[in-house]
Amino acid sequence: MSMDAVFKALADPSRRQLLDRLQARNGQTLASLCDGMEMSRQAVAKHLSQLEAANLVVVQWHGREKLHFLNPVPINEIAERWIGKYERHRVQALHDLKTKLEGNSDD
Amino acid sequence: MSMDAVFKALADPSRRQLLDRLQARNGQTLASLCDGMEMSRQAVAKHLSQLEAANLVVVQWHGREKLHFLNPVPINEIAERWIGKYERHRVQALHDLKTKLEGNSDD
DNA sequence: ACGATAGGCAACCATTTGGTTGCATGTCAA
DNA sequence: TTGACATGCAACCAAATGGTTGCCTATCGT
Repeated sequence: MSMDAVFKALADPSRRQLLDRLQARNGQTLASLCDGMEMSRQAVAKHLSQLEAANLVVVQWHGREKLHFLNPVPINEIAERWIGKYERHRVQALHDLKTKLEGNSDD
Repeated sequence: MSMDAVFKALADPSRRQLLDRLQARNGQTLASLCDGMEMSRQAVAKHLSQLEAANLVVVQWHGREKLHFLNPVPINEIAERWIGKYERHRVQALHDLKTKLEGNSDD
């Protein structure tokens, strides 16, 4: 729910890789997500639980199998609510940069 | 330059706050960025240097003053290259979620 | 020239983080 | 029912992280 959890979840390359793999094939089990990852099953499980906590991954139990699904909503919210805020001022910010950096030709 | 550095830089709330403050008023000094932050000057300086390393902040020396400018480019790249990738499959992913979660009405 | 101002560097510290191993639990299949 | 499979829980560990303090350097104003 909190945006901070989403940012922190996205900060780790292994977790982004897990999201990538879910995007490539949605609804994978923990075991399935493990192979190719150079770490123990428990390490992967910890990463997945952080992704769950950030609501980036949603889970569906099916017997003894835990299927993991990518939830694109939080990423979309970051795009719209956070990045959008910077996007609005992007041209002005770039202008500031150019002005300040080019203004002093003696550096 | 690396996208990982950008993600990690964005993972800390204090650093996001610094970006917010630069967005509100671009080209501030370290001292100026310090007040309101509940930490030492050195702590803020460390955060700023991480933002610099991620190229999210660009710096311009002016005498003894170091002016900090927001660089919107890396955020924009994340929006386009990374979030865009998920955006493309967003409808499908949401469909997957709905299907799987609604399909089992007995949970 | 000198004090005050703006910032940098380095050592140190506590907590968090990413990982491990060992063991326990629940479910499927023969 | 029994063994194998899929996962969870907890203790533990090393390294990274976010913060501190103390001191040093450089520049501005008087």
